[in-house]
Parts: sequence; structure tokens; C-alpha cells
Amino acid sequence: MLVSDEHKSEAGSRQGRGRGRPRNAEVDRAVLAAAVDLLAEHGFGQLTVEAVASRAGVGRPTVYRRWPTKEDLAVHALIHSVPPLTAPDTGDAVGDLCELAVGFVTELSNSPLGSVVLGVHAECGRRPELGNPLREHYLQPRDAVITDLVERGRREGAIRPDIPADTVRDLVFGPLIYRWLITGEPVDRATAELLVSTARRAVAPGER
Amino acid sequence: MLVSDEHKSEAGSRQGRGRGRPRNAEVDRAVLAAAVDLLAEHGFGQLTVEAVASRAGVGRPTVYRRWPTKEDLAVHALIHSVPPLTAPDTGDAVGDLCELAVGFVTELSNSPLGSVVLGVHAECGRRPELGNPLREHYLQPRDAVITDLVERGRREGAIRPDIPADTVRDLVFGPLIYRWLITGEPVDRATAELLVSTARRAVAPGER
Amino acid sequence: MLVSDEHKSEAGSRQGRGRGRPRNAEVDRAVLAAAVDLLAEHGFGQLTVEAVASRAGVGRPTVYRRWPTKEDLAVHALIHSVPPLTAPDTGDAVGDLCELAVGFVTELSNSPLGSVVLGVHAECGRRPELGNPLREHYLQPRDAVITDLVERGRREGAIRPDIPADTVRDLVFGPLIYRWLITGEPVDRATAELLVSTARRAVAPGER
Amino acid sequence: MLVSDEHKSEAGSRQGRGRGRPRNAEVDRAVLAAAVDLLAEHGFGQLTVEAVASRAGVGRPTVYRRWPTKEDLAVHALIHSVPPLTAPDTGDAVGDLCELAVGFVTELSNSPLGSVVLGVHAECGRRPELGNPLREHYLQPRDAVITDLVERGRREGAIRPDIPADTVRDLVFGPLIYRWLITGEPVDRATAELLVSTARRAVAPGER
DNA sequence: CGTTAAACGAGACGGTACGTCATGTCTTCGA
DNA sequence: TCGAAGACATGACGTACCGTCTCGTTTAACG
Repeated sequence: MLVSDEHKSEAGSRQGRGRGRPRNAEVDRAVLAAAVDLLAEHGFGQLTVEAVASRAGVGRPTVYRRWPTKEDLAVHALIHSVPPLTAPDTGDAVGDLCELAVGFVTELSNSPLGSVVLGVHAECGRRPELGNPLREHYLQPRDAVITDLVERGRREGAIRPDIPADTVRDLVFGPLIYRWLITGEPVDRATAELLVSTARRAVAPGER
Repeated sequence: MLVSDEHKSEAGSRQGRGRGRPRNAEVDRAVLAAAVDLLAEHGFGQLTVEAVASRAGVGRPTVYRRWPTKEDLAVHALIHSVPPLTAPDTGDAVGDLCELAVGFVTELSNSPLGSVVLGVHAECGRRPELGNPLREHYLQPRDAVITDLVERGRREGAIRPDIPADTVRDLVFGPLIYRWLITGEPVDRATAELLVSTARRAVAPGER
Repeated sequence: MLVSDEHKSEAGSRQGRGRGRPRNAEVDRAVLAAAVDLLAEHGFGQLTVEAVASRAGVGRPTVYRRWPTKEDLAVHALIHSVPPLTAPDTGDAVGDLCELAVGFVTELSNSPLGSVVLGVHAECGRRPELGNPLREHYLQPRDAVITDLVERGRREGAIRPDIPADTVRDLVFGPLIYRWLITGEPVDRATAELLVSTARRAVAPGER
Repeated sequence: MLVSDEHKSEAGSRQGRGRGRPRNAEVDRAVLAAAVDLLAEHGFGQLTVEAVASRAGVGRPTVYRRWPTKEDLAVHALIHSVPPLTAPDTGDAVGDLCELAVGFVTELSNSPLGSVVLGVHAECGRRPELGNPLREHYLQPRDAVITDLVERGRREGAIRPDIPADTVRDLVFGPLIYRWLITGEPVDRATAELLVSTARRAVAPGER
């Protein structure tokens, strides 16, 4: 299952701890879950706040109180639904990295949510206020995991020290993601492993 | 300039050469150009048929006569506007391929249209009727150019014969595209060259 | 049957007997007949030139060439379809007049076209250019017949000489038409005869 | 002024006193008033929901929420705008009835709204769902007033007891309405009085 | 323990865009 | 030149959502 509840920061972040009735945390959950479902079913373009609210059993203003626009909602739904990367640690850092990449992409490409990721990224590309939460909650945690692995790989002598960690990331994840999202060709495990095993030649210390 | 008029197939593909008044090809051009402009200015999500028609100096039904939905229009506008890849031929096939990739991505990432590509791809991902024209007119011609280059590279002995052409494509283009579209980090020429020069190690014949 | 072809003046009245291909009179007929049918079926508000042309097996511009607007077409279709009044002559002018009125209204109220008359009159009320042909070809011929009858009635001593002919007309036709078109109550023969037989008391010479 | 606000039944008849935000009665008023104005200015055929909404300072969907079609709106605007008949009571019932008829028609025929009545009636003739409100709110109240007058006239011995009230109505109102709406001839006070004074001979008890 | 302020479901509201349809004009072809 | 076909600019149609705004009700925390 892809859903993860580990994000602590409350949705609309009403810090006031004020007088009135406190927000119902259950509503946050239900709305995000409904948004995730509808994104998976119909895609980002067809997502309507109306439908999300109705499926969550909630009024429309209750949704807007937490996420001011449809795009905000979608971004947070995505953040909410994609599980954090967790790297194995077998002692072979590059192997772990490859396993991580292959697992991530094959899992995502088999999930109905997969095809939504692109649409959300597209929307975020033009709007910094959307892109920031996505970067902060989605990309950076993944980058941190990857950077750690690359660091480990360097210490193990399996990754050339002159290549920056983000370049390694691009080289390992890029081909997989590109094939999956852009070309639309299938990314089964065999294909994924072919791609990463070839890519790892690029980052391995040269014979010369 | 990115706009190219080389697509022969007429828009709505009324092949009939029928009885009535023939369609005005100038209208096709004006509408696609208007759509491209508006996509570049406001992005896919803010594109409206109304605005396209009005900027093209055309009635709304005239747009719908050719492209039945907004998405159709956007896809064809994109196809219409991105120039065909043309590979150099310096005798160094892998160098040509890398130059092609670097040039393509740096050019696109500096064009206002660049940030639109992702949104259109996202929309196409869930709708085969949109994806097909995109694949046919956009991806396949590019693939053909790349495959030719890879073929040449193999004959020159610069590319390992056991790697399929599409894998080469993914390895060379993937990291660039991934960095540009997904991570949102800048892709200047130096970064691009670092990525492809590293990637080419993966496809070069091994020392052993 | 209500349709009558006795109107001599051709539709668009191209008198020129010009050089080119002459107009096909059959087309005039077919278009008017189609218009009458559609008026009867769907009413004036739902009439479309498109549908008329298509049912007549004719192009839309061919219709417009003859009648410049939809309203024009409808007015002429109505004129074309309602038969001229023909008064009996039994020697009893007032009886003839009453018979005329009763026959006219009962016939019209049983025709599917009946309910269209009102709509066309309504349209003509605000547009003199429509009202004129209606008056000229529809109302005036009827008025002439009625005026003749009233004249005869006066000579027979059955109609008071101090009442103008148009007042007689209003008194005899008005109640019938009012009941039929405005109140929507049924106008069967019995009701019609009750109305006119009462009305004729109003125009008969007084006992005193 | 012709506008009257006496109709109690709310527009869209949302009786539920439901949960959500209640409808703004002021909007009902503004929309109907705008519709009346536009009907008077341009007639039924040229009425557009767009224009009504805009003149009322209201969104188009707000109009549709209350009246599902243009015709519905027009019917209710008409009902809303025409004042109820109020009969004088001078002790002379037939005189009162005639005065009522003459006043009604001369007033209406001088109102810009007058020429609209016919169009609305025409539309109602073919659609029971439109005709019903018109009958209920417009015709029946008038009929009730007239029937009362006829009753009074009978008790005063001024109306023959063997003529039904609706026949009296048709005989008195019919000629006036017919002349005004159908023939298009002017209905000034003199003409109107000639018509009704003649018509009253038909309903007066005979000398014989 | 009662006040009270906010959350909540519902749904009206002014907008904007959708995709369709009809009008009346025009342009091309074939007769 | 007519007539059929159909493109064209225009503009209204009726629907769907948007994001905001009342409503009346519920629910905790404060006083």
C-alpha cells in the first residue's frame, strides 16, 4: 500500500490553538484519501473539489479551509500518498541504490497513482508556491536518502569520487523515469534492471 | 525559433476533398500559433479555447471543428511547435548523439514552451487517443533519428553492440530530462555536458 | 386539407427573367411544405432553417435566397398553408357569417397548425416588415369576405346599419378566437355555435 | 405602473427550508424585473438569459437555478408584472364588467409589455408545463373576478340567466382582445366602448 | 457549567469556461 | 447563374466548477 500517514504538519496549520471548535483531524485524512482516489481514477485534469468533498463526506468549504486551491490539495494528496523511500543496507551501496531505483519505479508504474505524478509536477513547474511544498516534502527526503547511499558508495570505493551525488541520482533514476513517464514504454523489472545495471557502469570507477 | 510548419497532415484530416467550401489552411496555422503562444504564456491548465480562438481571430466553433477538445488542440499545438531533431554528422556518432541531447534540452529548457511539455505528456499518459498523435508525430521521429545515430555508433565501434538502441536513448536523454522536468534544477550547458559525458561511459565498449 | 397553393406571387420575387439558370419553383413548394410541417410539429420557437432545408432536401443558402430570415419564412409558410375563406351564400347573410366563423375556428383548432398561428402573430406584432405580408395576404382577404357578408346582411335587414363592418367582425370572430387561443379551453362545434348565436343578438336590429 | 409583487409562491419553490444558505429573495425580484424590462424592450423572441442575468446583476446559473428555461422565466415574469384585475362596484354589474374590460385592454395596449403577452401565450399553448402556471396565476384569478361580476349581474337582472359566465367573458373580452392582438388595429377608448356596448346587448335579457 | 468562537454540512452566489447549436454570410464545386 | 455542401464569425444555449459567502447546527475549550 502506498499511503503513508507520517507527515506531521497539519494541513492548514491553524496554530492559534484558539477558542472555537478544533479541527477534526479525521477530516484531513478523509479528504486527502478521497483526493488520492480520485486522482488515481480520473487524473489531475478531471479532479474537482466538489467530487473530493462529496466522496470524503464533507462540505466544500471544509476542503478550502485547509487547502486554498485545487492544486494545493492535489500536491498535498500526492505527498500524503507516496511512501518515503527506505533504502536497504546490504553493504553494497550501489546495489542498494539500484535496488531502490528499480523498486521505486516498478512499484509506482504499477500503481494507478503513477500517471498522476507527472501532472502534478507539471503544475508545480510553473508555480513556485506549489513547487515548494512538493520539493520540501517529496523530493528532498528522497534526495537525502540517495545522497546518503552515494556517500556510502564512495566510502566503499564503488562510486567515483569526482561525480556529484545529484549527478549519480540523475544517472540512475533518470533513464527509468524517462522511459516510464515520457516514452510510455513499459518498465517491467527486467527492463529496469537492464537500465540501472548499464547506468552503474557510468558511475563506477574507471578501469583506466 | 521553435515553430516549424513541416507537418503535412492536415488538422481535422478532412480528406474527402468534398463538395462544400474547403477549409482555410490559414486558419489551422493561426489557431495553432495562438495556442502555442498562450501555452507558453499561461501554461496548459490556464489554456482556454475562447482565448485561442479570439487571438487567432476565429470563432470558437471553428476551433472545435478541427480539434474536438482542448487537450487535442494542445497536443497538436505542441507537435506543431517543436522543431524536428536534426543530428549533426561529424563522424563521431556518440559525440553527435550527446550534442543532440544537450542541444535539445538546453534549447527547450530556455524556451517558454518548455514547461508546457510536461503537462501535455501528463494528459497524454491517461488518454490513448491523445497519446497516439503525440507518439506518432513527436516521439517516433525523434526516436528514428536517435536509432540511426546509435546504429552509426555501433558501426564506428563506439557503442557496445549488446545494448538496444532504446536503452541508449534512455541513458543519454533520461538524466537530462529528469533533472530538467522533475527536479526542477537548472540545466545549463555545463551540467548537461557533465551528465551526458558520464552517461556515455555507460554505453562505451568496456576496457575488459 | 389546409394547404393551398393559390398564392401567385413567387417567393423571393426575382422578376428579372435574367440570364442565368432559372429558379426551380418546385424548391419553393418543398421548402414551404417542410416549414409548415415543422411548424406544426414543433412550433415557431423550435423552427430551424437547418431542419427546414434538410427536410426539403435543399441547402440552407437556397432557403435564405428566397426568404431572408426565419421569421419571413414562417410567415409565408403560414400564408401558404391556410386556405382562403369562402363564404356560403344561402340567402341568410348572418347565418352565413356565423357558419363561416364556426367552421373556420373549429377547423383551425383541430389542425396541428392552429397553435402556430398565435406565435406568428406575436412575432409580426413587433415587426412591421413581417406584419405587412401577413396583413396583406392573410388578414385582408378574410376581411374582404367578411365585409361583403356584412354588406349583404345589411341589405337583408339582418344587421343594424349603425355598426361598422369591422365591429361586426370583431364581435363574431373575437369571442371564438379569444376562447380558443387565449383561454385554451376547447372550442367544439356546440360551444362555437353558442358563442356566435349569442353574438348575433348584438348585431341584430333592436326590437325597439 | 404594472408591476405587482403580490405573488407569494417563491420562484423555484424550494419549500424545504433546507439546510444550506437560503435563496436571496431580492434576486428573484431583480431577475423578474430585468426580464420584464427586456421583454418590453425587445420582445419574447429576442429575450436572452444572458442579458437578463447581466441586467439583474446576477450570474447566469443563478437564473437557471430558479427557472429552468427561458420560457419559464418569461411566463413568470409576465405573471409577476401584470397587476391583478380589480373590479369597481357601482351597483351596475354589467357597467362594471365593461369598464373592467375596456380599462384592461386600453391599459395593456398602451403598455410596452402588451405586445409580449401574445408571444408568451403562444409558447404556453404547446407546453402544458408552461401553460399551467400561466393559467393558475394569471387566467384563473381574472376569471374569478369576472365570474363574480357576472353573478352580480344576474342578481341585478342585467344578464340573461341562461348564458354561462365564461360565455359572457368571451363575448365581452373576446372582441377587444381580438382586435388588439390579432388584427393589430388600434384600440382606443372610443373603439373599446363601442365594442363592449354592442356586446352587452348580446347578454342583456331580451325584450321578447 | 454555561458562553462563545470556531468548525462543519449544506447550498446559494457571481464568475468563467465548457462544448453544442443555430443564424446568416461566404466560398467552392458541379449542373 | 443556380443549387448543394459546408466553412465561417457570431453569439446564446444550458452545464459544470470555481472559490466565496451565508445559513443553522455541533463541539470543544475558556471563563
